[in-house]
Amino acid sequence: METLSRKQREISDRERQILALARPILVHEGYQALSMDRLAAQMEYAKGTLYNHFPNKEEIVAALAIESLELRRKMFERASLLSPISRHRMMAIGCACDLYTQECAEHFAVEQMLRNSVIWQKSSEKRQVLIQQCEMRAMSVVAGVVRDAVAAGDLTVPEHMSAEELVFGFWSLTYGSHALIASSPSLSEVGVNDPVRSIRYHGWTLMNGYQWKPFISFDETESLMHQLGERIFGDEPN
Amino acid sequence: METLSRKQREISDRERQILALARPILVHEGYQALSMDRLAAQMEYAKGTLYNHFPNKEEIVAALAIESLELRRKMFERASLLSPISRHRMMAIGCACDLYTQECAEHFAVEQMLRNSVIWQKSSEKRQVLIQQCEMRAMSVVAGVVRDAVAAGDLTVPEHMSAEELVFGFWSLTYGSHALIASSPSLSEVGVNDPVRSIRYHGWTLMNGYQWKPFISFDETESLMHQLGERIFGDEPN
DNA sequence: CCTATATTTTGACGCAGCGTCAACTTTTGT
DNA sequence: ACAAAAGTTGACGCTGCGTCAAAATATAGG
Repeated sequence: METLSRKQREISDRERQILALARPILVHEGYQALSMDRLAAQMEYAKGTLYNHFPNKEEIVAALAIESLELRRKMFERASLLSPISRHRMMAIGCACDLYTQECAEHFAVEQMLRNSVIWQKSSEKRQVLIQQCEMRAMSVVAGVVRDAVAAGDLTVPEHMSAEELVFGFWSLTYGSHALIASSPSLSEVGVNDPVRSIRYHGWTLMNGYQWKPFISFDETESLMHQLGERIFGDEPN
Repeated sequence: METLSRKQREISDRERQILALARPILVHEGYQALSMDRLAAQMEYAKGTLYNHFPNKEEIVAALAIESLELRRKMFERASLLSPISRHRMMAIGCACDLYTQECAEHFAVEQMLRNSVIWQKSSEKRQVLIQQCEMRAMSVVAGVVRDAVAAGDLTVPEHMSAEELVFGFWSLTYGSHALIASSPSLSEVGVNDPVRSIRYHGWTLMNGYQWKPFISFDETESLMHQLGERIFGDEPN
């Protein structure tokens, strides 16, 4: 009984070992560089053993992506609790996005890979459901902030638009900018010198467009976001 | 001399043949499905001959992406000329984006592939420059509209922000939304039912945030954009 | 402790796809 | 007509994925 559980612990540990080993390869050398043979060699296990844990290479990437999505969701939740003022809470979430893509660039990179068809298609139903749930929970955190703002009278969501659709605008803005920053060959060549600051400004302007109260000047926004940012990685950086 | 040019025509025709054959495979069956062996077989040429035209598979994708970027740039240019009113011109460009991703979904899909590291890295310097130029020209069309708006007194670009950085906001918003629509597993599951309309609304709100004159109601915006859309594919749908 | 059964590990193997290159064919120039 | 240049070919080497029968190890009963 004891030996069984020891063996089983050994096996489940190995799953985390595989992921821990795979992540840096994936992040620093790209999807191509991650090969099952190489992974097996570095693990000092045979390739077949890897395939006992993951049915194919894509599942490994998907598993890593889930870890990353979880991290982002946690950051969102933390961020959304940093203030009682709805507009500040939304700003904190924006701040979390910035931090996530900058300080946890590896995680963002892995998340991006998941969006590239092949991996998504080949990953198991089970994991696809997990991923969707993760996205839904992140969305509901932000939509919750919007609903609270409406309830508090800070914001009016246009009729025929759901809270989620309002969130979708901010999501597109921040996601789009970070995706472009990561993938557009030399943004500065086309005249965009400080894309992150620009997007904070656009986000601020969009909030103003929706007349999200209380109004704050952009300078105040900047310093407030800086403060909020410091509090997002609180006790546990994980 | 005549035979030479016949031969040379034959060769340069083949390049277009390759691309024409590759595109549907790439679009409908994905990057994985596009193999050099298969392409050679369908071309009824030996694989080596393909490699006389393109040094590797990635270059073929890059070449296709350039065609797509060119199409988008042309649509932008057309769109930007449809009205004398700066705000309408910007709306027309937004409309061009929507049309591009919807009616020319294959092109958008190929463009997306280029953003996924591997292809970009392995494509030749020459093509990388071409791609950058294409992006720059598209950007300068839109930035031109912004500058005209400023000159006409319709718009004030915030100090410390360039026209390009202002464009970057709209670019992020539309690019982000289309990327999410294409890649996010079931947006409607998370509560976003009409993402395209939502983004048009967000774009409209962002313009209002920048007080881009003349103000138009959203309903007017919708019908105007519909009209503009019909005029973007004018004489030559290419 | 031994043996039978279940579980886990292994790595050689089949297969597919990329890119190469020496041999072969066609075109060009004289 | 012939030699040199240009173009074409497909077999080959290599890498990487995923499989599976055989070997190793663990579990359980006597």
